[in-house]
Amino acid sequence: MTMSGTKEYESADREFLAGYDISRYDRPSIAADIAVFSVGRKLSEDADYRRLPEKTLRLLMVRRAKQPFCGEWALPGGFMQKNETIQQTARRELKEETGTDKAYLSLCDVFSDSGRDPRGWIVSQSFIAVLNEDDLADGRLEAGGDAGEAGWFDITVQKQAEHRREQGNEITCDNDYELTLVRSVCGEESEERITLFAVVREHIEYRDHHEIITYEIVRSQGIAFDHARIVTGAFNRLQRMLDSDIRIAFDFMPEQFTLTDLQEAVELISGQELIKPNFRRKVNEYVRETDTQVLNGGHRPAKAYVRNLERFYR
Amino acid sequence: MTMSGTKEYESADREFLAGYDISRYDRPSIAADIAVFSVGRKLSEDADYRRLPEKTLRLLMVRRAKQPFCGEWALPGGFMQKNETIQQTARRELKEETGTDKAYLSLCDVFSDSGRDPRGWIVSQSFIAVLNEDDLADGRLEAGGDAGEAGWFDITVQKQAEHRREQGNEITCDNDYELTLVRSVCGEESEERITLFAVVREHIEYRDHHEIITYEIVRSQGIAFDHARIVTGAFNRLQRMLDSDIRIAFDFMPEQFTLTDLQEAVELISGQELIKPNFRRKVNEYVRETDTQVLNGGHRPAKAYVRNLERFYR
DNA sequence: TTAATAGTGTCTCTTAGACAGTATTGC
DNA sequence: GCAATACTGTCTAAGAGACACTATTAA
Repeated sequence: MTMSGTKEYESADREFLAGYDISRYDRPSIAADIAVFSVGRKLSEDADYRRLPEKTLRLLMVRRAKQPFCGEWALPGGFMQKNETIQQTARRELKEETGTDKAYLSLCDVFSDSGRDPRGWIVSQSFIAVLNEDDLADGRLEAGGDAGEAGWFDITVQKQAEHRREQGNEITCDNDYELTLVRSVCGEESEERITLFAVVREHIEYRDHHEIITYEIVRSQGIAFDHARIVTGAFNRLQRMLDSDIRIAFDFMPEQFTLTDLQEAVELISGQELIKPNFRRKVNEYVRETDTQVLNGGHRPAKAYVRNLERFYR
Repeated sequence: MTMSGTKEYESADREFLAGYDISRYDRPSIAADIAVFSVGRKLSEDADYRRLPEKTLRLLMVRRAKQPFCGEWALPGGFMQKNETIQQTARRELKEETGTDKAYLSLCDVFSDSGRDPRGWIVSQSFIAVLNEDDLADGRLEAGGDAGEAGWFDITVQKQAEHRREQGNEITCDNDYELTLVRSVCGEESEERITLFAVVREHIEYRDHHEIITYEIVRSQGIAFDHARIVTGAFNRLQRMLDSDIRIAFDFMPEQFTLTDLQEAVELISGQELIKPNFRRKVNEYVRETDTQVLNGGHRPAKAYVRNLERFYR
């Protein structure tokens, strides 16, 4: 890790620091909680030999093997340790849980309400991670450490009600999101279908031309801590990120991919259907055609594409 | 503040929590550091009665009255206290320093390298705040608490060198930014011209199609802690925010403003000149004309505009 | 009148959206 | 041939960029 680069301290500073005891102050713990997204195929039984398997947006969750919320599902994550940055914490936990660190990872939000964690004063730095099926496949989900069982859930976030109140100069807007997580049964015969559910309220307050946004849990079933709101916030942010730069979609793709794969990933995140020729025109600058063909069923094979690095690294 | 909404704990949880002592673990302190931006007029002496005063982008800094870095300039900020969120910390400190809380405020980044603060393990949550001249004017800069003197600095961030190395699958890119802060002499006769200066290196690493960005201080003159890199990161982010949504520019404006004012704010942040008719077309949906006229000198008076709230609150 | 800013009209070029049409595969 | 996906061409509408032009003010 790079040094922060603060310069050497002057003698007055040194003197002061000798008498400075940071442990006098009350301090929180910091945890990194990671919303790991990926795109997976749905194993549908109605096998039309022609039709491509349906895709789903998936989120990685970990079953808690410890108190509190023992048995419920939580985001992968853990506490920041001394001598690491919170980004390193997130990467470490991500690798422990997924077996790979080939993932997009970026800061998302901070949750620091007192009372959000029954164990005490714990601040959660949330991250968004995106990884592709291939890197996951060889890493496999190794239930490392105290993590217990880990598994992918099909995630849907639906905006329900929107309540808006205007009071003179102040506008308040409550958006309710229904978060549903359904366990993706990954080829295992255990036919148990785990469903987690939550309602999260996004509270937007406009005052003096400025907005304050908070997330509040209305209902949460089977999801540990306040992770339902962290997930909802992460999903909303992922949508906005995709909106402002389509390149995040490529992080869901392995080295080689078809343009249909890429388009489906975008559609899953944005929740909107796109018109193929327009989509292809849009991503054209970011991809390079290969000679490889991908045969997928009783229809014309697709060309495999790779990233056009020139356009990514700029 | 809204509750985090975690549900009531089961009995197993209660039992566990009774024996749980969070103080066993080593914990950091968390501070909120706020990059407060605004747009101000430059008091130029060459008084052409016609010409509008030049505008500058300004950043609020606080002279440290305490060790460490006593006498140097730092971002306004302070430690998170129990029973407040980090966002509340930021708002509290902002109000202490500027006298107003009518400001845009949003999370920017986290800096958590061990060694970034000589006092010990201190994590900095950085925020971006934007406020307008009018709210500042009546709030005035009240040097509250342990803050010492506070003042506005004209800020310029210039990208210098860009060093790029490709090594097989890995691409490394170092961007050097020159940060210059010049004290805006706010009508006072004290003609001392304080100049702070730093070089911050943005280190971008592309590996496995994913990027890791870190900021490192190469040189820092008169700026406390690692705040030079926090400022550089905040400025870069402000630019990107403006790029993806022009509405952030309105936070620099008071209730009423002219379109030229707004355009100048955008130009200052983006560093690019814009063509007037195109700019007006772009912001047209966000503004409403008023009857008020603004007389500014020996030229045609400008119409005052207000925000078209319909387009902001959506 | 002059030199400054305020504001409008319009031409062009680029981009986004929609749709029609062709190509290729396994059965 | 059929039904699925893969891929291309083109028309149209909307938006971005550039520039020329008019309007209004204080000295």
